[in-house]
Amino acid sequence: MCAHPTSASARTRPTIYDVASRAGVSKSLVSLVLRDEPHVSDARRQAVLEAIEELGYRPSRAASALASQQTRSVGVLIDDFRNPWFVELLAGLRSVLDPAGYTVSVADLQLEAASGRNPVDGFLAQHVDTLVLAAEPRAELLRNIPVPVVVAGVRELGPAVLPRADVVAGDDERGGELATRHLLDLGHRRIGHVTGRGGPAAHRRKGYERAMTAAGLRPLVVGAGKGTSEQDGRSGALELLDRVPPVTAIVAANDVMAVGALAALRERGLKAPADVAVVGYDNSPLAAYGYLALTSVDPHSREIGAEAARTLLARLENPDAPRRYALIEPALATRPSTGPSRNGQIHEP
Amino acid sequence: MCAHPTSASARTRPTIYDVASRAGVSKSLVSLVLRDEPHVSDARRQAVLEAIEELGYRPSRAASALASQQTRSVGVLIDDFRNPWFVELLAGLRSVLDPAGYTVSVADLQLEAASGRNPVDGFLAQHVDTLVLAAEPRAELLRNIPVPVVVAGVRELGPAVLPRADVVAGDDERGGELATRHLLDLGHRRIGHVTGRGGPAAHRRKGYERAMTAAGLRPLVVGAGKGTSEQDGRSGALELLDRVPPVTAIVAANDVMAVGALAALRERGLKAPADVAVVGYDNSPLAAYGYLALTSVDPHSREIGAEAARTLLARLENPDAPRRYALIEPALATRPSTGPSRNGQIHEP
DNA sequence: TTGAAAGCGCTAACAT
DNA sequence: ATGTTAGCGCTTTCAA
Repeated sequence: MCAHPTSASARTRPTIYDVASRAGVSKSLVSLVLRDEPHVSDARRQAVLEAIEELGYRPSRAASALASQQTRSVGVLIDDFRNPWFVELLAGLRSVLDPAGYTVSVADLQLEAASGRNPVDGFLAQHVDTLVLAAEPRAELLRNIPVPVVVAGVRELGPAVLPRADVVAGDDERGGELATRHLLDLGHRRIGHVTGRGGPAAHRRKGYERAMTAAGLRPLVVGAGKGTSEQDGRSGALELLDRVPPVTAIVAANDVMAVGALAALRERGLKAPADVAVVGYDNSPLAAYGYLALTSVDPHSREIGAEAARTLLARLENPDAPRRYALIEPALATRPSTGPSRNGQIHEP
Repeated sequence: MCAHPTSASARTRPTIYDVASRAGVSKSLVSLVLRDEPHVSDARRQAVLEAIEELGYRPSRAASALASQQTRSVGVLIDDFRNPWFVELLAGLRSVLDPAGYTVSVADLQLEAASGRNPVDGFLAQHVDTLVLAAEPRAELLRNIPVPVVVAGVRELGPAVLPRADVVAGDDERGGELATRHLLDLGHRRIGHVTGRGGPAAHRRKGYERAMTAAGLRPLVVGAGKGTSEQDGRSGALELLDRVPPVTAIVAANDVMAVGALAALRERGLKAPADVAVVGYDNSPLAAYGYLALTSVDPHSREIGAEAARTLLARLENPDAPRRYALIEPALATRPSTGPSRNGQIHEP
């Protein structure tokens, strides 16, 4: 005797067996209905659905994972919960993953690293079906990952470290250009840039440099190799403000750094936008606070998330499809931090 | 023939069978070693550990969950990813849950609600062993939850809606008092409070009122029944500033609202702390930004998280233990937003 | 279109 | 201290 159908017992949650016997069908049929398979008669399907409803049946993820060898879960690695740009990314991911029946779990690289854990390993131990990388872990953490990877927002990782990964990223170079052009259009000429470590920052810097060069101006970049925190933004901005002559506008590599730049301005007795204009990047909730009111490049993170999710689903469907590499077009969200300056619209060097 | 030991095949991940045969023991012995059971000889244990290492074996969570009927995972429900107070709470939770071998998954109530999902249900579908509530979902979502619940930071939920839940919360009443006393000590007399919906806000308000009354002053509260966003903070603060005579200090129900208050000040041409002092609550990353530099009540969220996790583990250990109700003592983090005011230290009504 | 039966990889009760 | 064995609740051939 191998099989021992569970009887509909009193205490325990109903199982597929209970549903089956209540609907007067076999367990297999219930399984088919659950997964929306086409070849089931309407009558049976109806009966099963009713039984499910009446019993309040909920399939066991563990059992289904064990039997099917897939968890229907995806791990999302973000950089730092304190930098709120990830919120929209997550919303976008879930908007398509949820309807598809996938669970998403999130980890914060900073937090994991701080406690000496390996977040990628953690996800693999959970047996996620796939990994979304919205951060840049050290390359050694990414050695032979046995599941598909989608890089979201950090295209640097794509070709180099993870040759097989799909990439859906914001066009950060374009974004850096947008920010700088906006300042140029406002009449600024001495525009400085505070950059930092990492792929996104590098692309944003490149965009800034391209726009400056195109306008016949010399790029002025600080913070290369440093971090991307508020403090880094502040010290970079101070450096720019202390140049002679000082800058009249600052492009920061992200919103948090832009907030740091605002602090630097105040320390020097200056105001944005009257004395110095400031532009951030990410269009995070931070930028929208009335007190900060930062003009910021909007990478359309929600769309990046949704597209990354679609890519991931497609990849799961077809593991051998050619690698996807999508760049989402950013836009500029204009706010008072680049409003009219003290000297009218025109800044001369 | 019922049993079919998996042979160590080429493609598939190693299983407990592979480890067992490699170590020359039975599967059960491996299982015992994995779970650190005491009664295993050192020799065997060593052999098993080596086999695990050599094979790169990773236990299957699905299988173990199915067999043991527990997932070793906990669901954490926070209110809103955009309000960064949760970061430390999470860090605290993980600091004790990780070593205990528990996985934590996080959901954002706002996000879930926005997409019409039921986050509690989502967690239950994942079969989390227990739920941590760091938010206040509508009561109907909390009807007969079949797993232990720990309320972290939102003690309002405790006795009322979830009579059986353990509670580990910040002493928000004490915190509101701390904030207000600080202002009183600075010489302020016309101190207004911007509150909002929800348990934490209610307790903080009560603390504010207590401190005011104790000082022989009339409490001045706005925003009751409204939200707790930056915009709510701003409009509440505007209301306080437009009183005649206007307030000289504002206690906000959280940091995000305090940032809103700063915006309100600027709209009225006022500055903090010179014209009006501002205190936030949560001591979130926001408060520490140089440009905001908010004095803020620190609820010790990390400690709350760690204590909540310990409580949870204890509850899992002993389901019938008496209900735990712990209040963590807050502290005040002093920053420039309550620095010396324009008129010296003394504010007369 | 539906059912029977054999596992998925592990745990736990029981034997030894 | 270690091995045997029967499931956990589902998926998935394979037959019918």
